[in-house]
Amino acid sequence: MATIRDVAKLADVSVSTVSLALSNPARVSQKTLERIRQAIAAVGFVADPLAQSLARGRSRMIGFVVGNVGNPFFGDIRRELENYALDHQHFVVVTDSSGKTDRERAMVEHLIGLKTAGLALAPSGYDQDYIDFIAGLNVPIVCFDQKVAGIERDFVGSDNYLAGAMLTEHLLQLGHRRIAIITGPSHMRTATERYRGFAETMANAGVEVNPNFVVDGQFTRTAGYEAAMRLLIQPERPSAILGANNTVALSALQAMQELGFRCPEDISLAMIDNVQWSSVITPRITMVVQDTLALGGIIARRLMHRITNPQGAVEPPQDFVLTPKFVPGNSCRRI
Amino acid sequence: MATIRDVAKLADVSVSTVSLALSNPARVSQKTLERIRQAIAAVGFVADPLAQSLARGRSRMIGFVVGNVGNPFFGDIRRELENYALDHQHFVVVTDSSGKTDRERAMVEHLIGLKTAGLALAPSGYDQDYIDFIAGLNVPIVCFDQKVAGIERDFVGSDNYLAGAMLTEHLLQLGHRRIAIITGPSHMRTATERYRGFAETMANAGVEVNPNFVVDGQFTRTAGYEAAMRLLIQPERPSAILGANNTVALSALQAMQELGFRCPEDISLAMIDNVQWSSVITPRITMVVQDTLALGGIIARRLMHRITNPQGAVEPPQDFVLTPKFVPGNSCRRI
DNA sequence: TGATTGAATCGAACCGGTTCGATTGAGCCC
DNA sequence: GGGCTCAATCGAACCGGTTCGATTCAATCA
Repeated sequence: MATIRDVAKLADVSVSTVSLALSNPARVSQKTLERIRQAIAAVGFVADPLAQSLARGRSRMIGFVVGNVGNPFFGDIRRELENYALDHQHFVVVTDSSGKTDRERAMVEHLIGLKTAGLALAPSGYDQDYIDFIAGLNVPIVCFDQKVAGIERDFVGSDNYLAGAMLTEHLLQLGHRRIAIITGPSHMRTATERYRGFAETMANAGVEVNPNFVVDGQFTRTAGYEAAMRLLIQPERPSAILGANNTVALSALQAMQELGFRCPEDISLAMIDNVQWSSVITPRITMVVQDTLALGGIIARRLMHRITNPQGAVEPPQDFVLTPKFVPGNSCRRI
Repeated sequence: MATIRDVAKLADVSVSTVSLALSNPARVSQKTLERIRQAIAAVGFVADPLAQSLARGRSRMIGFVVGNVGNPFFGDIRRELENYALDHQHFVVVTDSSGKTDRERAMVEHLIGLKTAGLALAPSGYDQDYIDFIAGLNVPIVCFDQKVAGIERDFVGSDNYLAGAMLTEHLLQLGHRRIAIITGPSHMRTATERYRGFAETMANAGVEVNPNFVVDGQFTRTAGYEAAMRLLIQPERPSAILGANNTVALSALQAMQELGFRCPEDISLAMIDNVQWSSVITPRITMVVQDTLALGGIIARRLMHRITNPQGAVEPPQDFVLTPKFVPGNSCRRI
């Protein structure tokens, strides 16, 4: 590997001049610049990013930290961020915490150690320790998906209250009254907001919610399946189930299929968030989806803005909340 | 941030002794070691990974390079690799090339610049230039998924010939003769092997393949959909369709649904590779799946072996080919 | 003509570690 | 007591860049 000193020797200038020519060509004379250019080409010089980062105290990498890269929601956002970052000479490295807070924290620490220019973070933690940790980081950070109380950073996400309310209203319009909901973990803002959208819409319509119809699916497959089973074995079954995310909703569909319930003839189903291949799942589930491309675009621009603009770093944090979209399927019948 | 010099000063030893104490405690006296330990705790010293990598010429990071992290196949493998790597004090960074060879190459170059300890690579390129590039890298690399002719590296994958043959044999057993296949790109070994498994099994059974029944789905959604449509509008339709990967198979299912064909009553369907939520797709597709956990485990162990064992680096490359598993569904009927 | 200015370039310190040959000194042998 | 060995520690060079104050020198001005 050729180093900057090889270039300097060949071009017969000092090392610092080569460095200057690379970072600020205008400050070097035409003649010298040309000699340096030729020397660089001759020895095949490429600056070592590690050495650059060490000296500068900052790299051109952006850390993307999520709980599950396999989730198409995060995948779309990653793609948007990456495209934008590449256009601005930045490079995205992805880390996956598998939803574990301690692992996420270790990964963020590692990324900070790598002197990443900025972080796009879908936080999974929520305790004070974690919040203090994030607050203490001196790097541009844009949080997304989960709004965590106490983290004073830019946030990009969807209106989860509205998402819950939209589907609930839809089911009410179709004549449903015995509507059940499979919720997510109560420490997650997305889960509580979606539930609040459901509960308040029901209350506003004057429909009482059967306490047995609110079950916790933890946003996971196993808990969602179990929660659905609990709903389905009740003597007075719900006429419609609202899954607070894609995982619990599809777990419910699976449970229904296994017990021989037809959807939507026997029980209607609606869910929040899309899933890959939803178009070939029978029935096509009625859902409310987030605009992942728009979310990704905002995250990307906001983060790059903070990274590249000197004064961008000190701007006060801002929330960007997008309206989700209703996508009708044929999983909800009129009764 | 406290540096190693702060520690040295406080412990009243030289910087090199601190470094030695960290990397090889046995070579430092108990007394000194204790003083250094206390000093480290007192100033809150954490070694800067960047500086370490620069000085050592090698980091503790492992690069994971694939064309689509969102693909659950890659996701499972990533998880296995990550768990294993974390147990061995290594850290996985993921990059996604979106299937673009030039981008993949840029990412590999970047990872090399970061002095990654090793690479787990699902190659997407196949031209000579790319092969030479990979061959020229002086880092432990384990390739997986795609076996690329000319790349002399460890390879971990499944027996794709067998995968194609198994499903073809299954369809033949059920009485099908008019079997169509939606293939993948001809430059991909997985695609050609799967097709070969199909073609040879048909030939061995003495069943002639209608040339119109072999269509190219490029392993993508749009091309797969188009290919399926081409099959479905023929006057003499196939009685069964074999999708050479999950994407083209599900695209075919979608096309069938849209044209009003029932599966399996009108047309049977089988596919290679699983997909998330396959259990709630109606009908449950008969498929041959790869053992992603086993693949991931082998990749992880092989890579770490090469990284950590001094002589591991020079061992000749080896192929690990696993047998895929047949998973019956109800998408293929007897005729 | 001597002082001033500014563009071009340089040298040295620095980022924060690692590595290895050199040095010190205690313990052992003859 | 002199020579030898070996464990413990040190100093300096090094990894490959960046940065900034200092220097050089030609052009400009009073």
